Amino acid sequence: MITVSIYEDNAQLRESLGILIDGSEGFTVVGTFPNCNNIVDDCMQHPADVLLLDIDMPGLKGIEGLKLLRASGNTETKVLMLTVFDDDKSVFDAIQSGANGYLLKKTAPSKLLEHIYDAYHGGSPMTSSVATQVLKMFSEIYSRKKDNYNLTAREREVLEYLVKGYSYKMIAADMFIAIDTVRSHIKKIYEKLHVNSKSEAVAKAFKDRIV
Amino acid sequence: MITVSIYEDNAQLRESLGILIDGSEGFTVVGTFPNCNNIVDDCMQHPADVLLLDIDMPGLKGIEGLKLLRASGNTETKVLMLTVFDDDKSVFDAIQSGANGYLLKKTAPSKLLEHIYDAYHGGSPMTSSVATQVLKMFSEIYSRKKDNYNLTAREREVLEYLVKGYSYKMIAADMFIAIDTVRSHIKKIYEKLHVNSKSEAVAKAFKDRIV
DNA sequence: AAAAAAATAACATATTTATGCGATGAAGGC
DNA sequence: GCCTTCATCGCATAAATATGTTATTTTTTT
Repeated sequence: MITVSIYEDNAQLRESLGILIDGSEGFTVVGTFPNCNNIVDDCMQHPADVLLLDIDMPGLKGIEGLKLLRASGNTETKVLMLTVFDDDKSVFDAIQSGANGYLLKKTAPSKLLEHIYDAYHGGSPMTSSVATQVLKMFSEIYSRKKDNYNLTAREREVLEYLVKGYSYKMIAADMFIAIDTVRSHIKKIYEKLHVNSKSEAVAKAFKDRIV
Repeated sequence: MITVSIYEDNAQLRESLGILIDGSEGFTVVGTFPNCNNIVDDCMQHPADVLLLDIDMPGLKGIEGLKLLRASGNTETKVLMLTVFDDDKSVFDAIQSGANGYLLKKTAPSKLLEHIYDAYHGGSPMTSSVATQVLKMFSEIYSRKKDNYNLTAREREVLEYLVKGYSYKMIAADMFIAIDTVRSHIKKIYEKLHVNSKSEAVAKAFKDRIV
C-alpha cells in the first residue's frame, strides 16, 4: 500500500485527486492540504510515501515547501511536483531542491497513478516535455560553446596551459618555444577574449567552456 | 503518419518491433537494420521521423552511430535509444550525443508507441529509472562541494573578486581596505587552496565550485 | 603567384604578483 | 584573564605579468 499526501490549493482538484487516488487499489491518501505552510509538521504527523506538490500555491510556494522539507532532514519521502507550465526555471529549481519527479497537471489520471507508483519505487517520472527541458539544460551545460573566440590551435593550447596554472616560463619549456612567443600568443588571446589578465582569461575559459 | 526506422541486431526482436509499429495506426516503418554501420546513408535514403537505436550492437555501437548521424548534420531525426541496462555512463553519453529519449527494452509495446509519438512531438520520453540517473547527475553537478577549504568569510569574499578578475588594487578599493590587507588574505587563500598564483586559485574556485 | 593569417622571436618597461616578516586590535572560547 | 582566530596594515624585494613595437618565417587562402 502506497501512502500519498496531496498539496493543492484548488479545493475541487484536491478533492477529486484524493478520491481518485484513495479509490485506487494499492493507494491510500493520508492527507490533503491547501498549502504547504506546515509541510514539515504535516509529514511528521501524517507520514506519506509520496507527496503530490502543486508548484503554484498561495502562501509558501511548492518549491519553497520542498526545500523546507528536505532541509528538515526528510529525504525519504518522494515528492512529485505538479504544475500547469513547464518553464525551465521551475524545473531546474525543483530538481535542485530534490524533487523526484515533475508532472504537468494535464497528466491523465491513469498515468498519474503509474507515476506515483514509479516514484515510490525509486523512479523519477516526468512528463516528456519536462524531460526535454532537462536534457536541453544538460546539453547546454556540457556543450562546448560554438563561439571559441576564433582562437587558433596554438592559442587554445596556450590557454589550456594557463588554465592548468602554468607560468609563462613553464609553458615555453613545455611547448619548446621562447618565452617571448608565449607572450605573443597570450597577448593575442587577451585581445580575442577581451580580457587583460591571466586570471580573467582562466575564468572566461571556464565560464565559456573553451577548455 | 510517423515514419520509423529500427536499428536492432537481434533479428527476432527487430522483426516483431517492425510488425508491431507498422501495424499500428499512424505509424509506418521505413527501414529496419541489423547495425548502424551506414546510418548516415540509411537516413538519407530512407528518411524517418524517429529512429529506434539499440545501444548494444555488433560493429558500430548505437551511441557511435548516433554521434555520426549528428555529426553529419542531421539534428532533425528524433532518436530513441534502446537498452537492456540503465547504467549511467551510457545514459550520459547518449544525452551528450543528442539522443531524444532513452528507453529500456522491457518497455511495454503500448508504451513504446506512445514514446515514439512523444519524441516525434518534441518530447524526451525516458524510462523513469533512467530519469533518476539523469537527475542524480544533475544534482552532482550542481551541488557545492562540502569542502570549502575552511576559507573564512572574508577570504571567500576576496576569492570571489579574484574570480571576477579584479586586481589587488581594485579589490582593496571595493572592500575599503588597504592593498596590503588584500595581500594578506590572498596569501592565506593560497595556503588553504594549496596554490601559488591567482590563476590557479581561480581555476580551483571554478573546479571545486567554491564560488 | 600574391596576399593574408599564424607562429615564431626579441627588446623594453611599467605594473602587478608572490612571498617573507612583523604588528595591532577585536571577538570569542575556556 | 589568557589564548586563538580573524581582519587589519606596513615594508621590502624578487619574480612574473601586461603592453607596445617590430620583424622573420611558415602555412594557408585566394
